[in-house]
Amino acid sequence: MLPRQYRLKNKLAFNATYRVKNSTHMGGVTLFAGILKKDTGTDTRVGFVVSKKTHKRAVKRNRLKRLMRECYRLLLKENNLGNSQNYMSLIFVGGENSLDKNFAEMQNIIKTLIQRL
RNA sequence: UAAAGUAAUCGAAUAAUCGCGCCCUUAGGGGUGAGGAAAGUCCGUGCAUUCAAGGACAGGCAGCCGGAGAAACUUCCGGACGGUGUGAACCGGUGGAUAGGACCACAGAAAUGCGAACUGCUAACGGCUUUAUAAGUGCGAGCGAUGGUGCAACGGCGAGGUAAGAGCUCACCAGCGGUAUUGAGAGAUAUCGGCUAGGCAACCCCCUGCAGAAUGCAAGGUUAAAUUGAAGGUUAUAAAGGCUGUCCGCCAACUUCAGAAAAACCGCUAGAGAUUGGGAGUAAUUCCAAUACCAGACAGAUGAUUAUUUAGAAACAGAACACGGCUUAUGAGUUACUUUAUUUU
RNA sequence: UCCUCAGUAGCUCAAUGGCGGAGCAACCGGCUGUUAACCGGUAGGUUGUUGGUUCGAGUCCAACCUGGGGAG
Repeated sequence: MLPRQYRLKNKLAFNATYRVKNSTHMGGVTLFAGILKKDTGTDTRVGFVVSKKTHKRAVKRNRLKRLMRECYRLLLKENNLGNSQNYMSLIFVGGENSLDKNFAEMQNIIKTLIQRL
């Protein structure tokens, strides 16, 4: 779990991010990016989504969310996020293909996705 | 040794580094953090709100006996009866078919008040043939033994009996009712009686018992903000609306539609609770004592990596108000008791 | 989290407890110079799964599986 100031909170913010339609895709994970920041002082907020349609069991969905979150957290800690910090918000959506990935593969995917922005 | 049955247990451990929710804090830090099913949502309960003057009808659930807990149950324990299995054991929605109705396809004479009309049996009785007795004749009549049908044919089987037959009579068996003994009871055993009652209630129904109804924490409450519309319907005699599903009956001023807003706090976790020890009871369960406080989020915490170990690679699976059950999913093992088969002594 | 509905042929749907059917699609043949339309025929189903009640279950009962819809 990320500290609170990095989390994307309410439904309005999610819808706003989706509406920008700036997305890239890799290895079953889709990354949505929001609008560019006006004030550079605020932090970029991040959401992690795994739909119930992706897999029925809660354990597997939680596992995928935790993996994505952990990868992002480690990148944040190394301060290796590059251009992504210019956006207001990011959403990572896990799909069916990403369910069986291990930590190393996932880290590679997240890193590549962020560099593409 | 092999194959089975039942019950119980376990539900990974340790260390390092980087992290998250909640609580406390002297601001350094400290404490604590998923399950046996948290699941399915199949029953039940607490809790909350709304409704209910009252009446009638409809509808719902349960169904062998005794006990246990208790808020309650479609729960649990022990037994009875029936069924399955060589057996240990397992399974059972197990009141009533003489209160009544429906249904029982095809086949069959007939499927429930048996007019048997197919295949048949019978010359006792009446009729006919015959001079009469005798004999013949299945026309009337009697029969339901025999053959075939079907899941099922109004008891089964043997003997007597008869014109042929038939519980018509008898023995045994099954079923029904009474009596006696026994048991706490379901029931069991014995004996006597009349002489026959199909299946289906997991179709309607009858009997007995139980329950105010509806909605579910997105219940519901507090605070803050907001509280709009040239909109529609209505003033009682009507229509519409509300009161439990329907009806009777009752209520009396609001109601319908569209739009806006939707943030924080409470509810929220100390409990029909947990662990350990000792009694009572065949058991379900219960009594006493001690110990500690042990998740409470709101885009939603319990994770990642590395090393070591069991078994080089751990199943099923993630709390969202709480609890009691049921059902289903589940890796590798461990323990106890029991059965069957084979071999050896 | 809670409430609710459905599952039958490739698709859309029927079927009182008694032989599972219709339309479209598919395949074969005919008609036509050819295709479509039309005419004739054929095949295709463990009735979502597993048990139970019953002589007999798509239908009745129970448990599960899968999919859909709704709730401030």
